Amino acid sequence: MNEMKENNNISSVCTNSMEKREEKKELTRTTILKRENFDMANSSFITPPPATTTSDIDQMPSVYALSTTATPPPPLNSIFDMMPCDIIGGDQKAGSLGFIDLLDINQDFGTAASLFDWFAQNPIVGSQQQQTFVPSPASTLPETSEVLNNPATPNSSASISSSSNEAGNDAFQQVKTGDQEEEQDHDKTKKQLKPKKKNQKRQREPRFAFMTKSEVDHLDDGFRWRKYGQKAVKNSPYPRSYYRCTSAGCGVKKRVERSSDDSSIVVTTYEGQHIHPSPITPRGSIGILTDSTGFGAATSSFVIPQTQYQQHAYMYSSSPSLNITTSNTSFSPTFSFHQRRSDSPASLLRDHGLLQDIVPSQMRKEPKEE
DNA sequence: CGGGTTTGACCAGCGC
DNA sequence: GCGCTGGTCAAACCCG
Repeated sequence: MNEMKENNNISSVCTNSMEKREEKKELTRTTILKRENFDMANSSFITPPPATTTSDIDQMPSVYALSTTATPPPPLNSIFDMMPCDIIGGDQKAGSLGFIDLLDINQDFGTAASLFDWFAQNPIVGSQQQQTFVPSPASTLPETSEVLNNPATPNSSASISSSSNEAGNDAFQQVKTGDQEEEQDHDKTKKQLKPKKKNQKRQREPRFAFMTKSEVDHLDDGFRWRKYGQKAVKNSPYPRSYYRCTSAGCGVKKRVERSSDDSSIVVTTYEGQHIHPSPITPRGSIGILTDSTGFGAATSSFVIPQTQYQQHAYMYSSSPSLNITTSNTSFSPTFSFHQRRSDSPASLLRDHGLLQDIVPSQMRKEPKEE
């Protein structure tokens, strides 16, 4: 009912000015990522996923990975590839980039373990670091390639926009100071009770977005969330929901929206870091555990089942709970994966309505030509 | 009754 | 300056 209302409202809000704005957004993305310079010719990065017997894999889309190093991501071989899509610097205006925009940088991580490994080995550096846009085997999976706006030019790396990146780094510095919560609360109260200082951009924590294919909007990631807002999304019939971690002092926020192009795809964006362990730690929880500081400890040591899913079985039952691990100048997103007993992780996940197929960015509107 | 959700209003930032 | 949009607040409401 409510959604229908919103549908009506939103569907009529497509104007030329919006399209112009979208164009500008696209320009921004291109500026930041310079993805047109990423190397498609570097065949070492283009490792096709190993053949599997699962039909899902046949439909597995290809995506791009955004790496900060020249190290290639692990080979692809997961059915349900998580697709962390972007890490956003701190000063990005929230409204200037929609979720789908954030997802423009798709990352290609073949397996959860691989993702962990890859992030552990390739921490994303906040600033002054060369970023390599790593193409995945799009050519091997043509059905999805058009979505990806494949870079066509053969330069292998490009530096990230320093302005946006340094702002992101600033945000991390704030995170590390421990004044974060205070700052956030202060900011919150200022927002409506007191006039906000002008000429002082609100600093945002780095964000991490990914898409999942799921029927449920709010995925169980082990943390408790309280919804504090819902907004209609421009050019989308689906509303965007805003969640905050309910743990005292934890300022982590999460936004959830459905893709306008594919209603089965849920786009989740995490912002901030949990300062507490997950209150819901299922038996046999594996993967990355937050330490007492709340910063995830990047690890990829998993107990791998002896099945054909050997390399990615736990990916299926993963609930990505994002932790941004920080060090002096770098951060790397990590995920907590909560194992659930399963013979067939994929089917179990479907049954439980948890994170399911992690899907590509098909929902993105085709990028505008430059 | 406590905690979570809904929803209208407000604010900030940006583009025109 | 105005309009648009994203983000947030908080009162009202719902539910166990």
